[in-house]
Amino acid sequence: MIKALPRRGLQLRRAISQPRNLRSPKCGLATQAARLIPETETHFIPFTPDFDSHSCAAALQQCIHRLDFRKGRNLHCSIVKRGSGVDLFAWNILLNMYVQAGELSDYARLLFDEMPQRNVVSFVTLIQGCMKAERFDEGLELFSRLHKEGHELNTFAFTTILKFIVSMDCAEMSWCVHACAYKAGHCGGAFVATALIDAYCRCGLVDIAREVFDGIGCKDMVAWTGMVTCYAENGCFEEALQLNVEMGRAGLKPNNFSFSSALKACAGLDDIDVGKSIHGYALKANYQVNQFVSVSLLELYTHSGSVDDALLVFQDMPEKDVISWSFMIARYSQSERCDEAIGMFCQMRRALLVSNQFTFASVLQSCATIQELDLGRQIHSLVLRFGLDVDIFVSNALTDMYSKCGDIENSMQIFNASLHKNDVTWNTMIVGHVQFGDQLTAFSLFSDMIKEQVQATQVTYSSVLCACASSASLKPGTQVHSLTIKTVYDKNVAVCNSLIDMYAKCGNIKGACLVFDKMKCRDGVSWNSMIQAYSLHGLGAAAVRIFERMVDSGLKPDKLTFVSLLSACCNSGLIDKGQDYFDSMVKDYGIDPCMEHYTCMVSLLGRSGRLDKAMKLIQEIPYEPSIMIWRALLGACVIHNDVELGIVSAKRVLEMDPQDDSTHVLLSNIFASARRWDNSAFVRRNMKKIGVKKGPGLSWIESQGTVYYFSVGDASHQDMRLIRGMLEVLRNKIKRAGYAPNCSVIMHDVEDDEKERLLWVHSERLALAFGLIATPSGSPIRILKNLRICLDCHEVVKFVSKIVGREIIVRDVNRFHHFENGICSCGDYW
DNA sequence: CTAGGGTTAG
Repeated sequence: MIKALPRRGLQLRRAISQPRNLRSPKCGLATQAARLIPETETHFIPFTPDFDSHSCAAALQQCIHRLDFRKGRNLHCSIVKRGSGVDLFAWNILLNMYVQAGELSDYARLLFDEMPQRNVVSFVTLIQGCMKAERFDEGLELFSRLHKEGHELNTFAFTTILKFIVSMDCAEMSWCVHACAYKAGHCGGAFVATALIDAYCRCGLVDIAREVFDGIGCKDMVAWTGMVTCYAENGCFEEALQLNVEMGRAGLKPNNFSFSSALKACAGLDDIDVGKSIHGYALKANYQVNQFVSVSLLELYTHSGSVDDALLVFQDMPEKDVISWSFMIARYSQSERCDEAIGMFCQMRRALLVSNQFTFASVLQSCATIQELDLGRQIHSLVLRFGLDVDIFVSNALTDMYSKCGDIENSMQIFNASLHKNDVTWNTMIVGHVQFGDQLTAFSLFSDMIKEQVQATQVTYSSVLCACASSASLKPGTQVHSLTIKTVYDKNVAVCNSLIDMYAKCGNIKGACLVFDKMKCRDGVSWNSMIQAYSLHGLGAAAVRIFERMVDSGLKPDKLTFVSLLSACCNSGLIDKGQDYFDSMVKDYGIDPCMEHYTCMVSLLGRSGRLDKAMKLIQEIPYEPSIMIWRALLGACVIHNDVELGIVSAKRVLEMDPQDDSTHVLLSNIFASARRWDNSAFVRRNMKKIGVKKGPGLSWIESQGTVYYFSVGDASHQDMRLIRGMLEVLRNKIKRAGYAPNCSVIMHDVEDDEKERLLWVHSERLALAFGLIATPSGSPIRILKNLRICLDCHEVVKFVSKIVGREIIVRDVNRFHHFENGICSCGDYW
């Protein structure tokens, strides 16, 4: 025994009477241990003759068992006070007591250093402590010291160090431990081997894990389930199920661990039948299914079935914990069954279960989807009360919720306040601004993100490209495209799909085709985007060709494919083809027509002048026709001069949206064209009365990297004199070529001369004139307009395109018009 | 006296 002990005993007594000196480096461990116990409560276990190492060890063991660490420290004090010491056996238990106490890992270390002797148990115990306290370097050093000091490396040492390196996320290091264990001849033992399997599982070395498994002399249940789990966790689902069967053949009965892994494998294979049979087996064997198995079952049923199937399992669960509740809320949110998700959240709270970060993130997702700002705010305050706003998933969900609900200020505030930002944080904020229509902020966030060295992902590029798509200029889009090439994201399917969309919406259909043609693999969205791109540009035949190629490649067209295809047929006047595809969609593909499909068909039939058929189709719609459908019919009525039906459809639109300025204007025009001046005037007076104003017509055009915009009658441009001159030249030239102004588009009650003057200050004409002056001759002119192009401007641009011999591309609110040599791609219908 | 398998959901 050590001589120093009595001195320490004295020191201890002094320390108790003089607590201020406790931090002095001279203080030993026992002193510091005593300090943790309030002075008044300090008492010593009385020294009795039978208080030997054995009873001391037993008493300490009891303290650990009961988690009564205060009593344990008192015992420690008594040992020190008695002075005669205890054996290594008791020291190790004392060490374990400090390790188990967790927060006292410093004391464990001090005790370890002051112990009279140490054996492998002492080392293993302290390594455990280091693992708990995440003192990884110290733990590794202890292991190598254990080795160097010549202690025997037993199975405990190996299993402990293996778990240790797994917990420090360095499972690759199991190579070294494996070699060491092999030398010591421990690899055939189930304990060490299973720990090795687990370590190799974590770093994905499934084959090596299997080799270890095969080398086990006597495989127990834990080894079998360890290997099954290893397969299931690494996506080798078939192997997992196979091994699960072999385990049964070896005479071992499944347990909750093997059930859980086998079910995970079934979910991975989307094999609901095998999954159900395992579920049935567990039920038949009357197995007390635990939380882990239950969650695996929920996973299985949502993976290969529906949330409703999972709900049945959920309702049967005897004890629902926060994880299973959160799971259900998450799946309802993901299936966009938001009301049910929110309902479950309320039920969960009524059941007095405490929500955690998973619960909040999921329910906030639902609030975002259905734009429930009030509920979102309430949940936000709950989050704050729980202190969970620091969780990155929760703060991201809050950012998303506020931005999806249109409260971009609060969204930004959460974003700015979040201490830890990841790629999702930035993407959420970028998407928020794109949806809000603020492309410039979206771009600047994107550049900030790159400055902060956060890796842009496919989501980042897709959403930034979405912002580019609604920009007036092609330039940002091509810049982002080159960035994707640099980062190899141009090989990513989702990014390519966004590139197609961007090029199409920016008027560069050739760019869209190029991206599509270069793609090595395409998904359904790629084909849909390309069909949509052609539709947007009025290239119906090309859209049809792409659709046929899609079908030939074996991909199944979906709802959206047909929306794009039908709109392409409509935009290009392919009336019979459109009708055929609509019928085929229902008959051959079993797709129930949705509102968008009906809208295309009404537009298509209307365009061909079959207004009665269009009206008949509307009456056949099994639900309430949407405002879009009535707008489509109204558009057709205007073109075919059907006054009565036009009035009916305009009134329907205005019932649903009384503030719709363009419909008021169309209605007034219809009356005017039927020479019902009184009605026409009434509509215009009514517009004034209810405060509806025709939105200002704006046109954008880019020249040398700058975007210029023009409003109606705009005279603010610095080159206005040149523009006026150019307009005058154009006017004279096209008049000679046969252009006659169509003054019916001017609603004001003025003379025809004045009407013609008003026509010539339309924003698209100003932009066109400026484009002819400012862009190199022969290059295409791209103009963007916020409203539909007016009938007369459409005529003018047709003439101009022929006279100047240039391609003119106008994107209005609905589609593109490609003017070339006096013809427009829309075939004069839009 | 010390050690091995699932910590799931967003």
